[in-house]
Amino acid sequence: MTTAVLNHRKREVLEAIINCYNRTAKPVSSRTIARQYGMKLSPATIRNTMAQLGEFGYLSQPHTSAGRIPTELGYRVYVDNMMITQRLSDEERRFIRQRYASSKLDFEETIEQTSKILSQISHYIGVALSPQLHEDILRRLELIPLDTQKIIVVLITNSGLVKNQVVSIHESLSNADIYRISRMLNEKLAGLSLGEIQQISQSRIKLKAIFDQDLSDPVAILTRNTFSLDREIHVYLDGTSNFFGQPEFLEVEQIEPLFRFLEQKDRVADLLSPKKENPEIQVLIGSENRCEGMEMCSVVRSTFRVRGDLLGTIGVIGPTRMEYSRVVSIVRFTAQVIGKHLRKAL
Amino acid sequence: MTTAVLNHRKREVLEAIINCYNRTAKPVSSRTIARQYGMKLSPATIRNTMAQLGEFGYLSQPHTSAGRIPTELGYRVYVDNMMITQRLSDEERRFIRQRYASSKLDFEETIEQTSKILSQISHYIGVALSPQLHEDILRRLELIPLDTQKIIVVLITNSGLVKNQVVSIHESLSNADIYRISRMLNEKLAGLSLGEIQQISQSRIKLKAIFDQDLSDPVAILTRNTFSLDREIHVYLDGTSNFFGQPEFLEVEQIEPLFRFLEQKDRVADLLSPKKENPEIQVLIGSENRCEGMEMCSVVRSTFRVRGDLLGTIGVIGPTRMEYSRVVSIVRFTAQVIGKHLRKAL
DNA sequence: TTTAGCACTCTCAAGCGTAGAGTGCTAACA
DNA sequence: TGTTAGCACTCTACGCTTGAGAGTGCTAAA
Repeated sequence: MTTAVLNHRKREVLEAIINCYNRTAKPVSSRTIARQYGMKLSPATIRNTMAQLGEFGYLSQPHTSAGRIPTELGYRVYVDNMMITQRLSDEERRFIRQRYASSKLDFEETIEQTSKILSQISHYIGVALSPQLHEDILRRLELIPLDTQKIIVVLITNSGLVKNQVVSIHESLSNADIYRISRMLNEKLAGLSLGEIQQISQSRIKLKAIFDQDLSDPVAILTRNTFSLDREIHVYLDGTSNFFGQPEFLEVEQIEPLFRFLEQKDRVADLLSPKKENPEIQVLIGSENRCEGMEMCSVVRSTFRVRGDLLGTIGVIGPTRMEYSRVVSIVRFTAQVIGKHLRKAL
Repeated sequence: MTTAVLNHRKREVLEAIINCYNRTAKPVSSRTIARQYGMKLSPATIRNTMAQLGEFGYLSQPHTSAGRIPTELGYRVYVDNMMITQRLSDEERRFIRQRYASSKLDFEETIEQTSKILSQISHYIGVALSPQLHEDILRRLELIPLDTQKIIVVLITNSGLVKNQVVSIHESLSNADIYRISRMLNEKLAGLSLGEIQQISQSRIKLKAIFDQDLSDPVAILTRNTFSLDREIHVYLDGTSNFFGQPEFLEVEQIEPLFRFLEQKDRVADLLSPKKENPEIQVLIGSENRCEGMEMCSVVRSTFRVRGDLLGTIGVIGPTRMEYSRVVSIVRFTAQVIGKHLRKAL
């Protein structure tokens, strides 16, 4: 469908219907719009306009003699061309800033906080993903012997992340051994991304190439086990019960698939993860998100960065009938603040 | 109400009603029981028995001409006196063991796995709490300088937990300083519980008493910030959407309060946390758990231990109409296995 | 002590009719 | 040509009634 050019009136009517439907979740009648319009036009005229918007596919009717509701396409046009994202109120900005200021500098905790903040201020579902580690650069690692058979590996990355991992080895190492291994690992691996290191550590050949020698077993085990941090993306969700208040989710049949989806954390992570083309803020409307259970929902997502390295993703999940402009402002601002906050930890 | 002594028939009828109601979630009629009884008694006789059980408060009727459903008191009597906890099937035991065997030895990850395992095998909600750190004994700590202003503190406890924390200090320390501080902290604090250390670190006087000297600021900051691990209890929930299948939660009005409750992780933690009197397994039925939103649910909880130190709590949340005997077996067995699994990490 | 019989109660689903909301169309109007 | 009033039509939502079915409590007999 080619994008139809909308004249002034059509735009106004579409916007009015979207606004009204956002508030009531009920089909909007021509009379409602006419009244809201300031009595300049009669319901009959509005009806004509609505019929045209219906032909474009921007509006639909639940049944012949009902009012109109915006279609996904209607929302898409609104979001892309008509929406004005207003600045968040000073109060809201203060709220968000304060919540971060009073939280610890810990990475995971900050992410978890973010999902809470997003849900509390948007009244929808707040989502925050812990950083994808693949692109993060290893700054340094430290080995701490735990006992003769176990070593704690502490990873420190450029983005300020500190992770530890207990690795079991099968032969006991002297302190001198450990010191030597530690120096070697740092020398060869620091500066590489964790993703690169993971690839290297999974291949004996690559390991040999990097280290200029056949590695002793302990070192191979150490690297292999330490850098298999693959599925470590944590997904923090908050505000799921906000959906119970939404009129279109009053029936269990509607809310059940959504909750079933939300429980599959890996799918939620996929949904939120940014795609190739990467504008600051992305909005996925209704079935655009291609997730079973999310048909009646939309996603507003953004990434936040620290020092320019790609780091994490945040977003809000709400009903398709969502206050897009408000939510976009919230997500954008929060992404800025979380970035600043985490930079302090560096 | 004094506990009425039940004769053989009353026990059998109560048990039959509980079993039947567990399966159907519908009021159980006298005829149903009579049939199930093997035709030895007529419905009329069963009705008399049911009337008596009703007088004891063990059964109730939704309305005059409906069948009976067990009351909370009825379930209590059943759980305390009549329930036979059968051994889990070999298949189920294997399933649980395998899931642990194939997971990493990481502490948090094991706990998270546990909630999933519990929900998958019980078909209710699985809950697992990460250990309360207060009683855990500090084995050792290591300091890793991150830059001139920040130090990573790595804590190693007796139960195998490894935690790291970035602490900012306001003056820069030489490597020799750090080594000295590290030795001092280990000498004085290793062997104490994290709870004790937290108390000490919050009082300048106690700090002075322990260390025999006025501490330099960096050390005080280090201890204070490292051991404020207070609200670090993580709550892992899985299988919440299993409740959508339950007949008594078909209406949003019933499921909403439950989900609102489950979103308050701190309350869920309180609910699961073991009380003073501490039998191996505890069962809280319906309103016994005193949680808004949990009126129609029961909790089966247990603690798991590693090396005798109190560690974590696991449990299952299901509808009051729950297969108590099965769930008790599941929780008991899982608590054993998780304990063994974590002991490997030591 | 147990049981058959019976009157009584309550739920649930189906069918029916009405009020109300909202549309589309047509014809008149500016 | 764009706008509007009027009107017939459609669909929903709600309340009312009705009848079938399930299950009980009570009584009197076995």
